[in-house]
Amino acid sequence: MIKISFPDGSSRDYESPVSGLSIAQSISPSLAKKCVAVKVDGELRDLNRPFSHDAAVQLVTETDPAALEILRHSAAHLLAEAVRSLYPAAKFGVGPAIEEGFYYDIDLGEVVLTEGDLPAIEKAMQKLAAENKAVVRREASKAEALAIFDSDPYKTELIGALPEGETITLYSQGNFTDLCRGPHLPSAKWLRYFKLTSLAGAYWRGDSKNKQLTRVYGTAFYTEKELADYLFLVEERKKRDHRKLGKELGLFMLSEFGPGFPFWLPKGMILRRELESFWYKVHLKEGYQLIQTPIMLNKDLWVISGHWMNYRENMYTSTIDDMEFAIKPMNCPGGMLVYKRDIHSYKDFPLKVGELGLVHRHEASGALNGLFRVRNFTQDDAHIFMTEDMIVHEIQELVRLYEYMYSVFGLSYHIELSTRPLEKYIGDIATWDRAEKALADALNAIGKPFKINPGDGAFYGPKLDFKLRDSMNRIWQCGTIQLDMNLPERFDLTYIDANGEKKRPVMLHRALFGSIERFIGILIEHYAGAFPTWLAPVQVKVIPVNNAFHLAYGKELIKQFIDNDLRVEIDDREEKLGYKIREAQTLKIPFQLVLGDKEVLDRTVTYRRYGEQEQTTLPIADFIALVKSEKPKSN
RNA sequence: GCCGGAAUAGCUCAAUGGCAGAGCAACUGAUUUGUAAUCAGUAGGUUGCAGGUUCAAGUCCUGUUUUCGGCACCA
Repeated sequence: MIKISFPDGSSRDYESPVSGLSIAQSISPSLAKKCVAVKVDGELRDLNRPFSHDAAVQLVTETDPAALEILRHSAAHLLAEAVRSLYPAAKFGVGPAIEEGFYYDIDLGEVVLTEGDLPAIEKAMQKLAAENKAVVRREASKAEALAIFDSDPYKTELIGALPEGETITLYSQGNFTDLCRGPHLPSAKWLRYFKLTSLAGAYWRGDSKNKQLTRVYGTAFYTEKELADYLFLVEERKKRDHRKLGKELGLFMLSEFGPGFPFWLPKGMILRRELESFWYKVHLKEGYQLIQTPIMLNKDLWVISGHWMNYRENMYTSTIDDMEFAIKPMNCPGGMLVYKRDIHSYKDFPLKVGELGLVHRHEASGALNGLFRVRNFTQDDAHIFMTEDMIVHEIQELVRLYEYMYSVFGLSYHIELSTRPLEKYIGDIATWDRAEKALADALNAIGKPFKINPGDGAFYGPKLDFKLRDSMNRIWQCGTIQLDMNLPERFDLTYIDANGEKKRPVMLHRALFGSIERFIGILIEHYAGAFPTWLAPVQVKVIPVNNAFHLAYGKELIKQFIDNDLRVEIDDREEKLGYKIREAQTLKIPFQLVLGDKEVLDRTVTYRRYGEQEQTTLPIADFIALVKSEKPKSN
């Protein structure tokens, strides 16, 4: 007899051996039907895998988050089985579950798969799933596994990398067998609501030196409704795409004459300038000084900074009077020269110097993506010079500032600590270790959780990355705080300490939005183009009911609005009211004012907010005050 | 950069290898309108670019540029 305990604290005795399934059946047959896996002492296992020891058991049903991953993982196997049936020569790489579904990487040899082939594969999957073959787990030694997969070079490579003596598990459904850690669904009967979504190339083992395989993406759910909801969400995301909205709302454009170099249109320029003004205001209040450094500087400077050695392939260069120059990919070296202009005292610290600096980076052509990934962008940069013992406090101050700024936009984020790169880095390892520790200490001291991202630091120092999640559910790096003990050394920065001696300062590089361009792209999608009043390019649209009787009043109003710094447009076209209202709505203007006899007579305005039906009538001055009041809370 | 799609009017999209079209926007006129599209007319194009095949190319082929979905890289 063995003792099985359950999450609710109860326990029961069983005849050994048991399995998740037999336990579930002993409780209730209907429960057994809903179970897809089992957690034994916290370890996720196949439902029908027997065991014979006392254990804490948790049955995993369809609604458990772990169950979705299992479903998708099994869907990936089903995909592979279907592909093998249609393309017998296919060689398989890996096929994991991912956040929104699953994929399988496949080498199809000479065969080129297109999106048009997906329905046929999907159909084959459905047919195989309907056969409801049992999924069988078995264990094998390394030698056995190598023999089984001897015609699958990718699988043998994976098996070869496993440590000697490790038990290798295989899962079979029908005559299709895959190398897999598991667990899996007990059978394919659960696989009903899935869809193959897209196709892409992907490097074997994620390394661009390796061959590229064909990756088939799909998603799967337990219910038809969840699948439909997901597909609906994907459509909704497309509607929010900042490239589409940017075009429709006249915010920015891209030209094939300058791939990756965005053009700002008048409406986008207003949005951008509002955002920058806000940034300047907040930073002045936080005690920052502001500078601007040149776009282009002599190569010798980049040699000193280390960029020439470590960042050369991303830099644009040119020759001026027979001397080589580079367009800045970062603002820091220029900032260093500004620091060196003066002698600094410890009393000046922390010295916070900000710059909205336009940088250019030669990004890979395939990486370009609207405003999210461009070749020139404005970093909302700052360099903070200080003594080493000020680091922890300054980082805490920054985290507080970032938290405030993101909260203004209602954006959520998480922090990652990126450590020293394995190859390209400057300075000695002890200095790096100290810097990494300082960053971690600062976050720990204020209880901010963070994840470690090994080897992802900048070449000159470790960094904290602030990752924002956009409406497309993609994660974007925005804010960053980088601790640099190397550049001050390379530029021989000094300050005078309390004893009158020259000392070396440390420096933080930091950007809050990261890139103004990317941040605006995120905002466009976040707000779906319906910006808060303070950012909206046009805040108020004035619509006279009948130009003959109401236009004069409208013109009088917009003069008053403009005098009060409201951004306003008047629609004086000879169109029906409904037509003009529709347009104001599609342009997502926060306030639309309809002027008719009533308003002219009472000298009032009647407004309707974007997205609402309610109409409100106010005296002119009250309306102006209302619009002006819609500003971000202050820091 | 790599793999696979796509590129036609300002926008969204049609067009068996056989006369390049529609809707919206623009412009003109009529209509004078109270909360999401009034009616009629006009104009708009070297089908991304460069070659090729063909009696004939938006359509087929080659190259190239841009762009989309990923991969790799990254703010």
